[in-house]
Amino acid sequence: MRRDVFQAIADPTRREIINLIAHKSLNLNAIAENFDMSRPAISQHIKVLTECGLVEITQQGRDRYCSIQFQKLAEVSKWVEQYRTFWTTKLDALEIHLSKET
Amino acid sequence: MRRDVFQAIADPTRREIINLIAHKSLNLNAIAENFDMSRPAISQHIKVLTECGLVEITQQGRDRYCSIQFQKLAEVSKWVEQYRTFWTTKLDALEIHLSKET
DNA sequence: TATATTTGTAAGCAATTACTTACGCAATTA
DNA sequence: TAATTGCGTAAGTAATTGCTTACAAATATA
Repeated sequence: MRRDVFQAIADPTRREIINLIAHKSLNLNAIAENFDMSRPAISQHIKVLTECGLVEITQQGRDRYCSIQFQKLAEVSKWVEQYRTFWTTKLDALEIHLSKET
Repeated sequence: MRRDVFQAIADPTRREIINLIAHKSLNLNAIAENFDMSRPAISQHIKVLTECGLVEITQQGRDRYCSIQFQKLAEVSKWVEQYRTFWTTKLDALEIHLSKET
């Protein structure tokens, strides 16, 4: 089974989970409250996120707090940023083009 | 059917296609040559990429040249970069911590 | 100790994905 | 005009995904 960051962030629910716990670690129930979907469904999404290293779980009594591992998000950043030169170059060219017109 | 950039880049073959045509527009067969997979399979991947706006096709005789639409990649960049402050803050904290140790 | 709370996991299911082969069509070349 | 080239698409298939309900286990509370 392929389990990488790109596949993990492909699902909109999982991106929302990431957004929720980016600011504050939450336990599973607290996360699930935000969705119109069963708790096991959220549990399975969390599993995908932990398996690819995007989320880490800290057990505290019966609660399991989920927090983001930002280094993993940096992997995505690194991939997309390698193309930044391409699109900024094009934008620069467009700006030059526009400035010549005025 | 959901068809967004995140879902499109989830597949490793599609990410490789993006990489191939980032530097130079290529027609479908030229792209397919790089993969150990049938031409229709590549055609279907290209379809996903065009449907979400990541790739644009320019017909030229019987060739169809594929080129990246970098603005779409910028969407991914924008999403991931919103979390940059979080991970850089953490790294800064780590650096401060390390510098105090020495 | 009995009960409530937080959670993981199994089984089942419909939809989607990532391929394949087979075909047809349009543009080029011989 | 006939053959070749570049391509899209349909149909079929096995695997995966994203859910559900049902259940069990462990911790906390009454």
